[in-house]
Amino acid sequence: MQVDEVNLTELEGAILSEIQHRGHDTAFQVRRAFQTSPSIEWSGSAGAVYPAIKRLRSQGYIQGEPTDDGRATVRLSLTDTGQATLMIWACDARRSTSVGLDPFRLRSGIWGLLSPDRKRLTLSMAARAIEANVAYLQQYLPSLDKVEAARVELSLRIQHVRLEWISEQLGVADQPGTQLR
Amino acid sequence: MQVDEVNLTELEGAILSEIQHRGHDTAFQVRRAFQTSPSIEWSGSAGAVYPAIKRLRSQGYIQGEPTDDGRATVRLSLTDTGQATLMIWACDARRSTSVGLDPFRLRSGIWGLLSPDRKRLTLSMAARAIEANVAYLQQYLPSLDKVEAARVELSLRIQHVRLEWISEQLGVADQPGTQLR
DNA sequence: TTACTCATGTAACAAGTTACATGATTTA
DNA sequence: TAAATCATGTAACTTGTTACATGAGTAA
Repeated sequence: MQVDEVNLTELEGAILSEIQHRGHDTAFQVRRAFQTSPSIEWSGSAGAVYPAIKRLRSQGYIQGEPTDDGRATVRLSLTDTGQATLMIWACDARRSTSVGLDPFRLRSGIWGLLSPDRKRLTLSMAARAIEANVAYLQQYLPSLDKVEAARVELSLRIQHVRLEWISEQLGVADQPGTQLR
Repeated sequence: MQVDEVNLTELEGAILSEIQHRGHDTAFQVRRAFQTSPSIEWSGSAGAVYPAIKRLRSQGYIQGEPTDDGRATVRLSLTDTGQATLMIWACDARRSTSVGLDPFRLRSGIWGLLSPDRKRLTLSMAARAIEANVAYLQQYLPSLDKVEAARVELSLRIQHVRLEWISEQLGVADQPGTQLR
């Protein structure tokens, strides 16, 4: 029997990823990584992270050793089982290839019901927001390690697809000077 | 003062979209639309849809008139406020342009930590799953109205970006005969 | 010593999930 | 009339959110 699926939530998988990828982390460092990462969407809220880490520890995926900083800080690392589980989670093709919840795609159909003027305005504003996000991501990119860089690179490609789609919808795809890329 | 944000959940926005786009729907038809749509990711579970519709009715976004089929069936349509609210939700650039929760992107960084062999295997399996999904979506495409077609078209482009990225990772981008597209 | 940041955690709440209960109508 | 499907809804649970409580270390 071969196990190729495992029931970790996406957040639990992301937590294991973060700890594995840094080697070790305290719970607070995991939180801060989520709060500051340009490519991870969770808020890194204490009410999500601490209970998730508790679950992962009680399931034997994470082990913790106390530190000597005088606080209750615990240095977390993955057990062998945790590493194996993380990889099963990461390699689950059924889950990784699903298109996911995409707020842009969800709204794209509705934009077709707008008046031409309002549609043009909406898509222009969306394009400006995307361009701002692209600039923000590009500024981060050089400072990132390869794990984060892969995620940001894919974010940039998604945003590029959206910009191209908007440009086609606005009917300016064939006007020189407004070409994307 | 101009209102350009509104606190509907993504599911609530999707429910308003569905009713507006068909003209009217019963709660059951909304559920079935979610269950069968190739582009919407929710399960269409009764425990999510019925309470969400109740909320939307109590907030005055949806109105219902009884039908004469002898059941408790109610024909739902959007109020004027509901239509305005839907459009505010749809045009919210901050939300529509966020990259969203993408299971592929989340895992992409971790795949870089795999052994070359396992990475190759994982990416190949992912590519096969994506190709199957692309075939499935393409088969649906001709039968869809323009609202659903826009969403499916964007799904196809996302999947294409993933296939291209995988192909680059596998280092076969320059081998003739294995080109994607 | 006051304020800020580091650090862990809980409480109340929000909004999904699956599974079940209920009953009407249609089809075999 | 038995089974399948249509249709609505609730219950228990899961897992996120924000806001708060608590306390140690550090810098003004």
